[in-house]
Amino acid sequence: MDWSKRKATAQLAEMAAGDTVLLAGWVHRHRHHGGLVFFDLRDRSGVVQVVVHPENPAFALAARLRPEWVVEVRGQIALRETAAVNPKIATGRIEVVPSELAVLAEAAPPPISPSDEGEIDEGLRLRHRYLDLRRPQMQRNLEIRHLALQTARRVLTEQGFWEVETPNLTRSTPEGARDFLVPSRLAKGRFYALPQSPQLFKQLLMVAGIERYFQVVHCFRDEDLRADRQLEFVQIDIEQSFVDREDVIALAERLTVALVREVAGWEVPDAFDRLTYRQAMDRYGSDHPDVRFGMPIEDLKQRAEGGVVPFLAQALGAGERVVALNCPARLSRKQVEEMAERSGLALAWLSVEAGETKGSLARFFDAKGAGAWGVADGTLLVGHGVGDEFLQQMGGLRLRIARELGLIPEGRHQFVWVTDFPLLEWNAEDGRWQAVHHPFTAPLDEDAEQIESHPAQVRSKQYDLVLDGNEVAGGSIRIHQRDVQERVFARIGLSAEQAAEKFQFLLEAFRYGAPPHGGIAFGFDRLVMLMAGMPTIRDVIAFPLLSSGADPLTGAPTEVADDQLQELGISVRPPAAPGRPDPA
RNA sequence: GGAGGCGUGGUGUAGUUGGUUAACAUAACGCCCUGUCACGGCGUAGAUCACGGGUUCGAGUCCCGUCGCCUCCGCCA
Repeated sequence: MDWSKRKATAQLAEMAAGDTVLLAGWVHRHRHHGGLVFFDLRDRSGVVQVVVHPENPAFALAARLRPEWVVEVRGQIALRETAAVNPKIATGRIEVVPSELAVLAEAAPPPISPSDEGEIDEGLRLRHRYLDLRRPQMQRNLEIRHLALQTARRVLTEQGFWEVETPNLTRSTPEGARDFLVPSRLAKGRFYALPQSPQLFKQLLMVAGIERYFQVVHCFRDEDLRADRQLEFVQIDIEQSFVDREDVIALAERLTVALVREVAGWEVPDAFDRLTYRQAMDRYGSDHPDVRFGMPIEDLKQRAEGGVVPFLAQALGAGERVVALNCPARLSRKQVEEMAERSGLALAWLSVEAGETKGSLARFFDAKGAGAWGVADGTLLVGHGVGDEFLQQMGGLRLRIARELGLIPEGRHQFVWVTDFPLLEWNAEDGRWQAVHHPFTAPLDEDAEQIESHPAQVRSKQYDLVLDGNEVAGGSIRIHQRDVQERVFARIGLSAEQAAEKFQFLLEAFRYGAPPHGGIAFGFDRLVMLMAGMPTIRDVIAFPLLSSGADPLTGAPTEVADDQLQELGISVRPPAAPGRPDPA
């Protein structure tokens, strides 16, 4: 069979009546009128209608066709009569009259239909992913992913970056997420780890003088899955030498703008707005704020100081913050109580209806007084508490209200940088300081001297790129001075000996002339998800895992044969029976 | 580890305060149909209502437990 003449159905829209074409694809829908048969032939590019009249030798076979059969059609393009033109499909102006029709493969009735648009159970979709991926929406998603990959490679190559691959079988490192371990057969009892990111290798590449590196790289983190998190995910990983923060940000903007303009067709500015971590927390209660809508967290310190509401003045006196969300809609008591509970907040509230104040604060205010606190047609939701954790609860409330009231504009997309993250955070569970980003992140020059004296005050050269409330990229300028690196290690409780043992290869490399360097990594699946307008990254990954970590298509993860384990020197302890204590 | 939602023919759903033979759409099968494009018409078949236990004269419906899927919190340098 010579397929070289085969046309894609989408090409047919431009062809002239009478042209002979060879097509092949799947029967999408089949319409049998007794004396006349229509079927839609689907390939990757779209669909085209094939019409078979009773005098056509192919008629008997055409009448027998069923959905998802694979067929080959040789035939002529015919213009449809005006009344028969279908403006809803790209090839709706024409149809194909077959001179030859052949069935290349019959198909059993599919458990999920590629021609249906409705919701289907996700487990079933993944069980039959090859059918799910036949759906035009899923094919568009994979095409968007492909275009994004090619655009990223092109833009970075234009900017002088080399794509360098780094190993998947590497060493387990402390800090960060749980590692996936791979047992070594050659060295029984020892394990490789799959990389959580190529962080250390890309820094070594900078020491190696590569200067500009990128990689489309699979990363592995053994944590619980979410709509935007898989055990295995893809980063566009970038690192540059002889740069400071502004250089990396400018490069990331250049790449991001090219991606969303070319692939998604969005209109975005050449450079993005910025917030410091402090501003993001204070205004939005999040380090990845959705800035597509307003309703910022307002500080009520000045108003509450007046003592109009005694318990708020008391809270201030006790060193708490008093803040509010000015919700643009009048909420019922029930709504407020429900939102307060789901946000874990004790909320006071105030609204004005027909000149009467309503809500738990109503007794402290008349309508005029409420107006002075900013209450108009909506509801003022007041909370008080301490620290970023409290602000995050308010931020969660802000998002909940926005979703419920539909305040988030559809079809609008907004990037924002978050900078000046804290370098360190206190881990109460382990009773020690730990790196917010990773231990190689450089402190701001002006804050570095406080690493020992005021660790919580030290800001870092970390920057995160946020799109519509999703963290889509994050990076930092790295420490390239040995003494600073040692001070950070010491602060997070790694002695010189421990640091030497765990990161010896990096520290040793740094002895031989490390250039100043920094980089950024894009969460590629997430970015594609947002560009494709999908609710989960599973929709832009060809073969994702369920949120249980299982793959219903292959059955992974599975048990393995005893001799496989033996060869690796591994014995498996059976999981504890339900309701019984672990025998170990 | 925790919270919530869901689980009914192949698929997607309905099923009232517990009350005959579990309904509808679609897919499947058969017959009819010459301009449909989510084709249409008539008919046939297809469900131990996720699983286990309980309450009750009687459970798809109420209660308890288990499992699975989804979402969120924890977790994710």
